[in-house]
Amino acid sequence: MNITIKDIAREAGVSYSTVSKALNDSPLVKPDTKIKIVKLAKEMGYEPNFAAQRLVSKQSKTIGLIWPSIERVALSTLITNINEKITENSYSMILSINSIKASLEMFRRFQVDGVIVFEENNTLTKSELHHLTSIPTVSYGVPGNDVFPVIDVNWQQALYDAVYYLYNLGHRKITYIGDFSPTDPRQMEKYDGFKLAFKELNLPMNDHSVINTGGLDWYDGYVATTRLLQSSTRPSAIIGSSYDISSGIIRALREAKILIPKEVSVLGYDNIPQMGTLETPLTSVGVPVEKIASTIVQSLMKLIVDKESIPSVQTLTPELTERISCAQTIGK
Amino acid sequence: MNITIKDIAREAGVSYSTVSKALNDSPLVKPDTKIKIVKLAKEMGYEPNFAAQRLVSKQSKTIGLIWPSIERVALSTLITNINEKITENSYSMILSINSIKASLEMFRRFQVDGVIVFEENNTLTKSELHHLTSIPTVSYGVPGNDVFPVIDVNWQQALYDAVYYLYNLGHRKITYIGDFSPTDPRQMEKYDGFKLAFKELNLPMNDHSVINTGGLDWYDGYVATTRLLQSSTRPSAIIGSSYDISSGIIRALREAKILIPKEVSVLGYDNIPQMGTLETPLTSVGVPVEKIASTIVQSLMKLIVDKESIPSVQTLTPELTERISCAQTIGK
DNA sequence: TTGAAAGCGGTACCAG
DNA sequence: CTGGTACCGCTTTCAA
Repeated sequence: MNITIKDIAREAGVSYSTVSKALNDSPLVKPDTKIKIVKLAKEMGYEPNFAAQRLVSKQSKTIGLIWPSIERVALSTLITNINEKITENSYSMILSINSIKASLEMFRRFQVDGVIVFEENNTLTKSELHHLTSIPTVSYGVPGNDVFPVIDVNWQQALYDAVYYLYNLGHRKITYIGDFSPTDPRQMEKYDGFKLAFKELNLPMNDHSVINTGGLDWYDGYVATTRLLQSSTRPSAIIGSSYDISSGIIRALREAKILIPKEVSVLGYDNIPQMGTLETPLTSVGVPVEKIASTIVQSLMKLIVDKESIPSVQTLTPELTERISCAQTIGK
Repeated sequence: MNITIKDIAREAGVSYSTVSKALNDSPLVKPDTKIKIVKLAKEMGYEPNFAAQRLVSKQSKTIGLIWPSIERVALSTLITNINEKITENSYSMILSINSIKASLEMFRRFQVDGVIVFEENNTLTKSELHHLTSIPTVSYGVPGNDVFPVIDVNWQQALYDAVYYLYNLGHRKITYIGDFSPTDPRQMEKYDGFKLAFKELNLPMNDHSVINTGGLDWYDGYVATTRLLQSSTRPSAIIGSSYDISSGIIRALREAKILIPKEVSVLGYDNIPQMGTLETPLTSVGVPVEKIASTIVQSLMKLIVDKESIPSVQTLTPELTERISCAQTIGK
């Protein structure tokens, strides 16, 4: 049997409502008494009963994150970041790897104060919506769902900016290496941004402008680059569509003894700190994870306070972080 | 305001204790009434208040999993499996990616019925132990901690068995490619198993018997293999120390146009279903994840019922699963 | 400042 | 079988 405020009250010779107030740092209790009680509580090893607290206060100070597909690592950096932000807000985060529906049910039971959903192409059914009505939820991912607010990233602009940046450094032969499976709208958006910039800048699109890796792994970038290098024309700059692909690109370039950025500039999409710790610290575009994380968490916090407080879609603007992988070029 | 059993009681014209019984399928209530109440509850959209239930019943029917390092993917398959097993036992699983200590505190608040800890080289402090005394916990990982029961894997035997298996197929030139950072006791154990078998079988250890990749990634296996192939002597069989490294090995072999298993046999450590879906379905040794998962969950379930019911260390025996990557060889 | 008491939403025991 | 009722541990009026 755990020790309760009643035990403390008895020991301290006060009523248990006073103990409750003291422990909650209420101004309604004399400082002396407060100090005495708090001290005593600690001595006695008091631990508040959360269930009881929740029963009356209807708040759990925890938010639930639904992540149905842990096997996709890409998001773990973001999740780690979100966890930190949540902790800073003195909330706790619990994670569920079940289906959205099952997770939602569980979170409801736990009375979490808010939910973050990582969609992963999941379309929600009516019955899932039912639950959502009551509990503040935001989602990260593809917009177009009108159920709850979405935090989105302007992928198109990221690639658009990347091209302009390289162009301004004098690059004209730019190759974009990425995965363009039409199933992933984010990849398509990036591609669109690339094309748009090319068009505006009057750069010619040819066989070497874009390489479809057909995969998102390190190795896919590696192979694509190796093949690219065997062809007659070598680009002066390469853009990698993800962290993994970009590291494959670097690897291939290094093996071919091509200097970065002296001979070829490389720019990567994604804005995670790891970009800076690659063999060659990579100049990159993308919304910094840290920013995505704080936007998600802040939006949710607002939503918890006021249901109508945030817009249904927030699109974050990518930033370009210069490191050492891109340089001016003289050649056209 | 949510609807409660009292609302239902009023509506049904019975006392609310009867409603409680009916909803819990108690035999103490007449079937007719029970049916009526249950139906009514559903109509009214009744959802039990978990906090209230827990306050009195002291059970949450959920178990918490502490996974401080989501960035290491290796474990996600196992975690997915564990989650399934837990669900089968009609419990729920919540995950925390905080430090063991912070996670434990949170789980205590939620009154989870049990905890699973993935250690990751973490040594626990006294203050953490304090919490552990009360709540049933098992851990997966390195033994040698006397705080709570550990589910362990006999890594040594896995490699030992692997060598014998290949030996019996006629292989004499066997290379083990893996990461032998002395910081990871599991890797060292595997290495020991390999050496032991070599010794028993009187196989000569030389420069090509073991290759230290210095990393656990795909690419590390790839590079190591490529280098190995450039040397004069080619092994007749290669053992990869993990799923990722093994796939790197396969990749390198394929690129070098070496046929598996005709020219070189490959055997991988790890026993996850993905082994079978590699470019070349890999024969592998290891404890099947599914088995690790069920052992962990079952042990915890027992522990919840009876604190003293399970041994402090359970070492699981690896199994060898034959697929198509190993073949008989004639050469010595 | 402090204490008494009324719930929060259930469960479980006891009496009828 | 059904209803009454005493808690579970804590927060929060409301009086004193």
